[in-house]
Amino acid sequence: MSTQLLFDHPACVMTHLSAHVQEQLVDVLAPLGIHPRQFGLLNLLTEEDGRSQHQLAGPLNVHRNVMVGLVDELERRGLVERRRHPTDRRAHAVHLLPAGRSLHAEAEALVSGFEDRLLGGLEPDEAQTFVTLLKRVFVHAGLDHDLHPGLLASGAALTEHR
Amino acid sequence: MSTQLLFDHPACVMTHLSAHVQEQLVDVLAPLGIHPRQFGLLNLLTEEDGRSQHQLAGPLNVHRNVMVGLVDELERRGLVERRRHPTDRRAHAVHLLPAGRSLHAEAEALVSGFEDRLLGGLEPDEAQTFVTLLKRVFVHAGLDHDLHPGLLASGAALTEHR
DNA sequence: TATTGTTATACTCTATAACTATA
DNA sequence: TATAGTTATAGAGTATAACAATA
Repeated sequence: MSTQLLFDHPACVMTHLSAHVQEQLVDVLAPLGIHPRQFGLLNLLTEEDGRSQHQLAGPLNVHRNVMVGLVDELERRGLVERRRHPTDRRAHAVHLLPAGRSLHAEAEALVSGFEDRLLGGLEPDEAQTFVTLLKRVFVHAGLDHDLHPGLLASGAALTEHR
Repeated sequence: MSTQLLFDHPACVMTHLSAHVQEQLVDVLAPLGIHPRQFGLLNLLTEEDGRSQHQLAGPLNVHRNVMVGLVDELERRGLVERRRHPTDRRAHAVHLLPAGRSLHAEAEALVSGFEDRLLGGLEPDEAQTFVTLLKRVFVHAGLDHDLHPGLLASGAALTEHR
């Protein structure tokens, strides 16, 4: 088997698996006409409405100029809306519209279903353990900072790691 | 925290973590002048020398026309060599040269070191469990087939899943 | 002077399709 | 007819840099 040596490297296993997950997520969300990133955007707005595009860009791991296009399309489809930011007149407050909220619920169900199938080879307690450890690796890598690397240049306040 | 909802979706956690891992792998291998994919290629040749480019492309998850460039550069640097394939005159047998073998050993050490840091937030037995479960998810996703999706069109013999 | 959103430009990467030489 | 390798082309995606408005 040619996956023998690949298996020696968890980083490679993770990389290949993630490529597959991303492809599958695109397919899973295609019936709703949204990309995984746009699902992520709706997801963030469900959590807290009215954030600025810059605030949304970090957790999605995209640059702010990419965020423009993401919001553009969701706004064009009547799923979100740009409003005046209450405290910063440079920024736009992105708000979720009813259509966006309902489409997010559908997407949420589709993604959860996919994840169930993805982890379907594990026993429930094993899946639980896997997800818990995955999150801990995520946090240990410093990925809960929520700031796009391309925006670090001009001295954002980041805790150094390593 | 804006990572709250992201945490509801293992697929998203995995996707973001993998993006980080890929970036880090690029940096880790940069001192040796190779990309993660080229490390993967050397890795495969270490396992079994003389495979055709097509046979190598699958496990690396790249199309055969991308493989051309990968082999080109490694050959230019004297790390690998194209020889005549013993049984198929259309194919090239890619062989590892001594310089390639020694560079692979260095790369192997660097990658292993990175993986130790990556999983450094887990106890040894937890890391072991995580890697085991990761591999099982990988296998359950059917990723040990080793065939590039772009090559599936013309009816390659693949076991269907789902 | 720095930051938010925006736009334009260039660059990288990849997918598609052809072509040749074999099978 | 199908496949291995190669090449060229076009497209998608992304990074960089600039700009206006505001902090």
